Amino acid sequence: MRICTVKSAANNDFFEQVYAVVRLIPHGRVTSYGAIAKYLGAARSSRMVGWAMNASHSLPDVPAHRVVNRQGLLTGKMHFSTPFEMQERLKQEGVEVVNDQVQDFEHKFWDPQRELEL
DNA sequence: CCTATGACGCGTG
DNA sequence: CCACGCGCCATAG
Repeated sequence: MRICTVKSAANNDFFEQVYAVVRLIPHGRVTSYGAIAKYLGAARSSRMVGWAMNASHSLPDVPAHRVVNRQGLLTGKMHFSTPFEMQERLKQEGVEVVNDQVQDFEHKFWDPQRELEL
């Protein structure tokens, strides 16, 4: 049965794929919108990934806080219940965040293309 | 139908 | 380092 009442079925599928990848992000790791888009074969549709995150509010098993932009900046923190939730949740997982910037980003970064498809 | 906007990314100057 | 522009595509007005 359909959980979402989305007009476009194809779009619904895209969202599902995004969520599937996000759910696979390991505890204490982060990835970027672009990396997810690229992994799904839509490298230039990173904006849609962000849109999918926006729609993932009601999905508790989708760790949207582990998705940041390519620089490791918490650009989406404003969309959480509080601007600090994203940073706090990352902090709890051992991801240091200073001034919206994920510290040691290169090391924390989790690339689905590289980590999954081996 | 058309324009503006965006939790993005990449190229240029 | 900063400012802009463009591509991408769904949504809102």
